[in-house]
Amino acid sequence: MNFIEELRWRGMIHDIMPGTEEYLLNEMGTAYVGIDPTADSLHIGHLVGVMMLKHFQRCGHKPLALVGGATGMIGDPSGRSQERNLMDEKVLRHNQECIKNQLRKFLDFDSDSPYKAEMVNNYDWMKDYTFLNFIRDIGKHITINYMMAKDSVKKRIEGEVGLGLSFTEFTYQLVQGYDFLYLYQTKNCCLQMGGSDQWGNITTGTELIRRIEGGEAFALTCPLITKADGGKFGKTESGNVWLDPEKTSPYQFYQFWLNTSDVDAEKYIKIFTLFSRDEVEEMISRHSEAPHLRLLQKELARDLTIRVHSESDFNLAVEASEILFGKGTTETLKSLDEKTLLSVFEGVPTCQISLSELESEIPILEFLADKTNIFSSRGEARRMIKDGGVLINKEKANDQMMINTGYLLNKRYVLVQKGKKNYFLVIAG
RNA sequence: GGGGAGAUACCAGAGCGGUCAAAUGGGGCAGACUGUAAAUCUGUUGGCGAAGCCUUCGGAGGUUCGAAUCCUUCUCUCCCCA
Repeated sequence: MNFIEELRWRGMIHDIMPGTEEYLLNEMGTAYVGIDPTADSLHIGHLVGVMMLKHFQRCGHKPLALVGGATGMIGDPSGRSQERNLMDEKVLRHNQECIKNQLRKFLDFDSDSPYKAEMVNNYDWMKDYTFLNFIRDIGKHITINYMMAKDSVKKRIEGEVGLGLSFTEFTYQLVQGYDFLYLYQTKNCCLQMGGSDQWGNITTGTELIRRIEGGEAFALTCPLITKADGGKFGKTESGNVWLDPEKTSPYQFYQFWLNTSDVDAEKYIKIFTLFSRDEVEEMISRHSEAPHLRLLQKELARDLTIRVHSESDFNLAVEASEILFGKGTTETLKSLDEKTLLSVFEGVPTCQISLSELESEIPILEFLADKTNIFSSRGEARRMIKDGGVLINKEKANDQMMINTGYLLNKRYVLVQKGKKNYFLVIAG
C-alpha cells in the first residue's frame, strides 16, 4: 500500500514536502508524530495524528510516537495567542504513562515486525542537555531571521493582539526541531507528521537536519479537522471528548460520533476508520440513498467505540441509545430491572436526593433546581417546562407536578430529561 | 509628558434624566419539522413570584422625587501627538 496515496484519498494531506513520496516508495520509512502530554488522556483531536501513524504502520513503515515531555514544559506558541502555563515534571510523567497505555490500542508496539511502533519521550534526551551546549550545538545553525519568519512567531510579534512572546516560547521551534534531528540521528527517522499548524515547527527540524547532517528529511501535515457548521471539532457541551472512559463514558463517546452531521460523517469516516476506499465509497453511496438510516454515523460510531473501548461497551452504548432515543416509553423504562437500568445509564450524570423528602412530595421546580441542580434556577426550569423540554421518566412534565415516591423506578431512580439529549438519573437514598 | 475616546447582560453593540431588567445582531438553550443530521420557523436567554418585588449597566461617592444616563473621584483599556 502506498502511504501517501492512502492519506490522499482520505483527505488527510494538507501540505507535503517534495520528495516525501519517493522516500517512502524506496524504503521502509520511519516517521514520528508528537503528542503534548497536557492531560492524562488523549482526546479525539489527538486521534488524527495517531491515525496517521496507524496508516503509516499499515503501509509497512515504522511509526514513532513522541511524547513531548520536554516540549510540553515549554508550550507551543503555534495557534496560541497567550503563553501557556508551565507544567511540572511529576504531572507530565503521569500524563505520559496514561497516554502510552492509550496508544497501545492503536499501534502495534509489541510484535517482532521490523515496523513495530516505538514510543519516545523528548524529555529523555533534553533533560541533561545543558543550555550552553544547546545554544552552541544547535542554536548556531539556525538564524533568528529564519525563526522569526515563521507564521506562529510573526503573528505573535506583529499581530493585532501584539502580546509578544517570551523567549521560552520563541525557542520552542528549536527544541522541537532538535527532536527531529535527534530522531534522524538515532533512529534514522526522516519524516515528521502533524497537524497543519505544525508545518513551521517541522520545517525547522528538516532545516536543522540539512544544515547539521547534510541530510534530507521530510514533512507532512494534515488539515485541521473542522465541522461543517464552523464549530470546533471534538467538543461537546461538556468539553473535550476523551478516550479515557472515566472522563467520557463509552456511551457519550458513541453518541458523539453518532451525532455528526452528514457532511462531516463522510469526512470523518475516511479519517478515523480503517475501512478501505471501496468500503467507504460503498457506504457513502448507500447513505445518500437512504440518509435517514444514518449508516455512516452508525458505522463511524461503531468502529470507533469498539476500537477505543470494546465490543461490549459498544453493545451497551447501542442498547442505552435505543432505550433513550428509540421507541422507549415509560412502560419500557419501568420494565427494566435495576441492573439493566444502571448499565443503560452508565455515564449519564446522576444526582442524589433523600428518600424521606420524596416521601413527603416535592414540587417539581424545587426538585429540578434546588434539590438536584439539574437547572440552575427555578425560573429556568419553569421556562423549559413551559417549552415542553422537560420529561420525567419519558413523560412531559408540567410545572405543578409534585414529585413523590410514585415516580421511582425500581424504588430508587427518577429519570429526568432536559431537552432531547440530556439525561439525568436522580437517585433516592 | 500632552491631547482625545471609551468601560453596558455570554460576546458584539444601542441607549445618554423617568415609559430600561435595558433596542438590535451573534451565540446559547428549548420547541416544531426531520433522521438523535443540516437548513428553516417559533419561543426563550438576571433572581424570586400570581400581581409584584429584589439585585444589575467598570469601582466608590454625590446631585435629583427619580440615574445605565448628570457631577466628583478611582481603576483599567484604546487612539493620536511628543
